[in-house]
Amino acid sequence: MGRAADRDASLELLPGTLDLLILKTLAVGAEHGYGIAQRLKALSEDVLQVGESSLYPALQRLLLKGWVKAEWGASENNRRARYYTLTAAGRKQLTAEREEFDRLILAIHKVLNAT
Amino acid sequence: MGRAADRDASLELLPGTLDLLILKTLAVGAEHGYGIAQRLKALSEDVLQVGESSLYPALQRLLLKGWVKAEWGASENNRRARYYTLTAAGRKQLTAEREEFDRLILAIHKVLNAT
DNA sequence: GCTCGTCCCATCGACTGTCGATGGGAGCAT
DNA sequence: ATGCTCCCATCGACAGTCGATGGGACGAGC
Repeated sequence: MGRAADRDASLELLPGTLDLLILKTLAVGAEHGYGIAQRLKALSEDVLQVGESSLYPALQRLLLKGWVKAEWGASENNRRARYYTLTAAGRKQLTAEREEFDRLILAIHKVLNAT
Repeated sequence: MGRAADRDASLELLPGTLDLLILKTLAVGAEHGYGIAQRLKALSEDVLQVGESSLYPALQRLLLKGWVKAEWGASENNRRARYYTLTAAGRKQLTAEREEFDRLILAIHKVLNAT
């Protein structure tokens, strides 16, 4: 069990990317905060470690902008949980942010691979 | 004339990436602040627009950490200019940041391309 | 029936990094 | 002499993330 898994831990993500990652995660299906953090960690193979103190402010933002909506319910473990769902506007936003992200990454790569 | 060239302008880069971009730019050869900004703009085909007010604080940082050194000289246009050069430590740092960056981008892509 | 671990919510304060606005000086062309 | 481009730099505002912190409710084991 004690795998090399828990390496040095603590990896910050590029600021400004969190919204995009959350939107993408929710595009798969409704999920609660705690679950979003886990999905991100799992999908990124432990590279992305999003703390809940980063997550909740971000979710508030997304709620305010109308990109996600929230409703209380029960989790699989029968606990009180707030499920977040992508709205139509959120889906559009996801596409837009994704394009913008790709655009930036491409530009950065051009610089990074220059002679 | 009014070409599609000067599109909407104003494109912010991923915060935290600026240091890396500067280091990379200087790896090509010594350059002064103004020149760095131009190189970045050119190499990225106008996508990356680094303002000087972002650049100079960053350069101060790099100086303080000993990753670059600076010396006054004259520019090609015969103007007073401060030339920044990568130090040995800076070169190591560039490699490290590059790896870290790739690592993060890879992780983010995993999330973004998930089902 | 208690206790403890896990799940799940949320806020606050500190800090870092970027940007817009601003200011200035020195060369060169008209 | 006027003004344009080059090149320096700082300051204040602002956004976004993180660490620390706190709490409630379920389920398992004693």
